[in-house]
Amino acid sequence: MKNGSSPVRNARRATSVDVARAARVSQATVSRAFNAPHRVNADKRERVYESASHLGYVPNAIGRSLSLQSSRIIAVMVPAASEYYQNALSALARQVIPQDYQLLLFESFATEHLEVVLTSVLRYHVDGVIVASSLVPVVEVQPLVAQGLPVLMFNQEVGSGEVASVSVDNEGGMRLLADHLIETGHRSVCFVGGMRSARTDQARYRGACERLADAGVACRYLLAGDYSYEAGLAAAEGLAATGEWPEAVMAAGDAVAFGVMDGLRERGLSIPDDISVTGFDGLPQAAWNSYRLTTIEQPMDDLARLGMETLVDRMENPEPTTAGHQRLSGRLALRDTVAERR
Amino acid sequence: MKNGSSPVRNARRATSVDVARAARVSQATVSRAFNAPHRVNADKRERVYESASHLGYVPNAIGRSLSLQSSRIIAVMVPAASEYYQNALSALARQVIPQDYQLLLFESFATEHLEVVLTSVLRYHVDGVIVASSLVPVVEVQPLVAQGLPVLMFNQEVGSGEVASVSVDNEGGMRLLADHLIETGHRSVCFVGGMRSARTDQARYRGACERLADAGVACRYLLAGDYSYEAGLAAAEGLAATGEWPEAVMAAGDAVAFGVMDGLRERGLSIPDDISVTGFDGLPQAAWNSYRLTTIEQPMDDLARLGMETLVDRMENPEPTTAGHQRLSGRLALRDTVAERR
DNA sequence: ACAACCTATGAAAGCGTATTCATAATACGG
DNA sequence: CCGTATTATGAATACGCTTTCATAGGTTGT
Repeated sequence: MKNGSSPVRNARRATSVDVARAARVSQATVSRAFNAPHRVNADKRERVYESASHLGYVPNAIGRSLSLQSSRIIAVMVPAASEYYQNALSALARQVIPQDYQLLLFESFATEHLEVVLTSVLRYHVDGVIVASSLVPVVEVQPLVAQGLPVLMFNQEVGSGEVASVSVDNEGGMRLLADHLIETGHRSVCFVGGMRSARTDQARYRGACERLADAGVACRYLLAGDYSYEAGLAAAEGLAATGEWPEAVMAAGDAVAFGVMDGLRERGLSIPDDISVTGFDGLPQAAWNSYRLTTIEQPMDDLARLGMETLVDRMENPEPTTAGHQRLSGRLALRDTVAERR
Repeated sequence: MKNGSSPVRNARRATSVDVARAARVSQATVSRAFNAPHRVNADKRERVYESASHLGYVPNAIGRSLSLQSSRIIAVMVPAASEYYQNALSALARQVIPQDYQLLLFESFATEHLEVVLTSVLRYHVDGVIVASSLVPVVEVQPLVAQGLPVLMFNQEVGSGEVASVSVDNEGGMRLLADHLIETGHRSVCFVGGMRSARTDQARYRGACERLADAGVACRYLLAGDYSYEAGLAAAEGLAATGEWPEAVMAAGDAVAFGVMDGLRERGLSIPDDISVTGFDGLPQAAWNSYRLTTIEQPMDDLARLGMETLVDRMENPEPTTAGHQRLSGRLALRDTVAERR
């Protein structure tokens, strides 16, 4: 045992052996009293419970994990600074409680350290991994898959059957928005993408593009750089630099849309009278009065529930019963940032 | 071993015994090669590393924890849906990496289940606990303290020396804002509180009140209900109902301030021309163009670093060297929601 | 050259739990 | 009333690791 860093403070926490001694039964009986009560006589069971509560005994999950070869811990890799993924994490955390698992957090923003993070995940012998990050491509998590770890990609579509994934229907959602813009008579739009590399970005652009092209609406692509407000602000500046305004801006994410809106307003443009703006994701702020953004709302709770169920299924059954990728439809939230053009 | 839920999928993960066999050394030597390399001859060490990487061996943290009586895991209880605490969590997650600890997440919104959550924390034999939630009073975590677990209250001042805590200087920050309002000539203000029960709320109100009273400025209290945008919106409605507008509104939190601003604007008021508004916390949105909120910015990264250092100190040293409560000053961010009244 | 010391290493114990295996005790059917 | 099935229980083992203890081999000092 390492010397300096061991917690010397209090008396040792009570163990099942202590409880066994106090209740004058064997340690095995204590274990059974907690995990299979019906296999223990009522009188002894009561004695065990009494001794346990008297000693303040709480079963040690570490010992349990070692014995069971299963930690009931799920690792979640998430860029903790991103608003979207914060909400995702929140939804996942709520889902995990009824399933009686715990989430071990791995900040995955610094993708340079990905090696280290993955090793760390392996180290803790988690039962499963949720990768909630558009920055971590599926090939990077192969080391985990190779070790037989069930992996769920959250908000990323994955082709292979080995890795499970759930996401909103990005392409379909964007089609909904595009249709709405077409119906309301827009003749030119600019798609403001987040990051070229993000799979979601590509799908969203594809969805928008196809539909607009079919309707003969001009669509150009502008790269914001990432999915932040600041990037949206910069995109508005880039838009201004070109000298001609499109009739609508389709942002790849709500945060970008907020930046675009504020950037345009700063330049004296009125939304939606001068330019329509759409978003994607359904962040809480999209409903705020200052924005009232027309956007696609991701069904976060459903995604989290479905994702957890899928992962748990794969953790508990050798033969997974769920499909590789599962896609949920987003809801078109019509608010006040798209106007009729006639 | 439980039957249905054990992961049967792949071949067993390699253990130190496997590596030992492959490298033709004892298991103890493998352990030493990884934890005290200088205590192993160079040739054997190399053999161990080679066998390890060949077998894809990663030390099992569970076994290690059991042996070391220390899991290098920190539990963090956090209301995952709150914007402020999401940012706090993010900052803590970044701090934890250099310290080589991991965060085990416990959603603490549903305070009814607090019992269950605390037991769960105990179960995992974490080395320390961070309570980041204004809804969990310090008395509630006594069960943890009683077991000798180092506890850090994040964003909550604690009197007792047993429990460590870090927070921004709520009272001082609010005084800064009050002074600013006084200097700019405001003669009446309304403080919009979040929750009566929150300690931070009380401190902030006290800070505002004192200063305003000294300057002879009228200050009334309006309860929003919680720290959300919606509560702010409702507060604006409540304000309108009274029929007379104060010259300034001091919101107990930024989110509330955004709601108040949008609520006031909805009623045709201009900010800051008709009413000044201040916030507290320094959420990212406070810098957005639509709000440009004058507020107190919490030094999140410093708080997280200090908090982690304090907790780690208490985890690793029987005799903590740090004071009970540590308070950091917030920065007055002067933006565009306060006007001169002359 | 011999005692006194290091150093490198393996064997073994221990961390807390779940489970298998053996055994004793009980119930049951005829 | 005896043989068999069932149930309750304890002893022992395994899970993967770190660390202590013992030992063999090597080094240094005189």
